[in-house]
Amino acid sequence: MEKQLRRELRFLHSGDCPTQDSGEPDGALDDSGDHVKPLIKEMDFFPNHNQSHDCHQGRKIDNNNNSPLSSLLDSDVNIGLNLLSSSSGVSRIANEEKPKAEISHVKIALERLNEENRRLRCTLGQITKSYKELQGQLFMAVQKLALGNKTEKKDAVNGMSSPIMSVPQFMDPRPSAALDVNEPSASNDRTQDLSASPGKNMEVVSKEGEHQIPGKHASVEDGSDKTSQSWRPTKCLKLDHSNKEEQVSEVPFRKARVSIRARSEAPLISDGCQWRKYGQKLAKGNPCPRAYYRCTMAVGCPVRKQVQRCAEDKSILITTYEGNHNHPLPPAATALANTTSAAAAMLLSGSTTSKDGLSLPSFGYFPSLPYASTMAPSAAPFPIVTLDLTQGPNAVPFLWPPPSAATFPLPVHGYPQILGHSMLAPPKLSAVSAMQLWQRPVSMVETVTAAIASDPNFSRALAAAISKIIGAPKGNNGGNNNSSNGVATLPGSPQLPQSCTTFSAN
DNA sequence: CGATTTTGACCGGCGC
DNA sequence: GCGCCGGTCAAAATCG
Repeated sequence: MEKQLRRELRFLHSGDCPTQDSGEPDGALDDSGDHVKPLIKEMDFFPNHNQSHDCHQGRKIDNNNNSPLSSLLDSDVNIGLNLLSSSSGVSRIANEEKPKAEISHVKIALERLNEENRRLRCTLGQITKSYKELQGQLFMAVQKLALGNKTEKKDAVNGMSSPIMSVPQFMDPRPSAALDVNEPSASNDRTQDLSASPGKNMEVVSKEGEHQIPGKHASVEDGSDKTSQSWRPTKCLKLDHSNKEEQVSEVPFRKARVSIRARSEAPLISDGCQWRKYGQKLAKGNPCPRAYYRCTMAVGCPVRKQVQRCAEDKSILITTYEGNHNHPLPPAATALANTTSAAAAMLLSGSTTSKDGLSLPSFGYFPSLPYASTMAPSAAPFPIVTLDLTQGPNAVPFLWPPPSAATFPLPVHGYPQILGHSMLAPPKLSAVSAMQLWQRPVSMVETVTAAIASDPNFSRALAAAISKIIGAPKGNNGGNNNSSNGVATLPGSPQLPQSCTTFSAN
């Protein structure tokens, strides 16, 4: 029993508190200085249960296992159970052979370990709290900027025909009104979450409803989610519009678009999905034609995208996504879906918004570009969020564009290989994700946390912070390819365990 | 031969 | 009411 106990104690120290015995060889148990070690020494004084066993067997086990955490865990779990069960059943023998002092020492040691665990937990909680506070501050700052953008933009675009949507228009706290663009991995949860507030958003008057894919509104209702995800031809759309009931219910759900600006020589960025071109138009104000694609990965997938080159800088490819995939996405596409979903949800949730899809170029990193109107037709006031991938990789994180810019640096690490060519994706946590995490209801947390967790800088920073507290990080990249739930993973970047990404949902 | 692209026509919303 | 414009359709053309 003592040996087993020693193993447990050792495991707790080596596994849970790496700082205290990290670097120490097998003799750590015998070394003094740790508050538990005296106990272990004391335990060595009573090797009377199994004489055949070496008093260092605990270490032997560790060595033999070579620290595979799983096997250690298994053995230790059993040990713990034995310890507990033996306390009642074998206590008679123990009472005979061991002085009570030893038992009390063991108990003390256990208490100390428990206390240490509590401390670690508390520290982790404080980190979490601090992180959330920072998120809040960031959001407030971003919100401030957004408000500033709106006012300045109003002044700046005085002569433009298309009015800029005011922030309050998008500051709709109702969860049901915000989620039109989603991604498959999160859509289920979202639908469940949103189903709790049906019809609350009826008063939202937006022209987008008329442009929406039929049944879009149903995405908030569990049973009709299928309908919402399935794309139907325009003819059906017309029929649907003749149906007053549906028309009314469609109105509230705004359709956000996510525009991605990226430098690419290719005519089309490969985002992991299969697209079929169904039209091409020469849009006004831009000599480059705009191509219309729809997703063909699944029958009835409502997702569409527009691809157009920037009029001023032909090397910039502007891809605008619209709608939600109703099918599983390949890993390459999942990252993009996560990011665009988060961005769209952020947009719809009332953060920095712009109906003008290219407003950033006009006001931000690409000043004085005259083609803003090409993507912001007055007849289609879709809220559009622009994710700018054209910035250099050395861009300072959270260096926001001047007031009235409505574009967000896209946190799409790994995009270079996804999108190919010279797409520069600064690996940084975008305000999209941050604000999203801050503001969105739980239903979007998955998407947002995925976007955040997939950010290498964030992961690295958090891992470093945790490591600093609980000790040197062990090899952590063992099979963390966690893309099953839509969480984009970056090879080589420490991924947060699921538990770490979910605590932010509180 | 099926899938995809091209391209002209059509539709609906919006501004004047 | 008319014209403009974005978005979509669908037949023809093209591709693999």
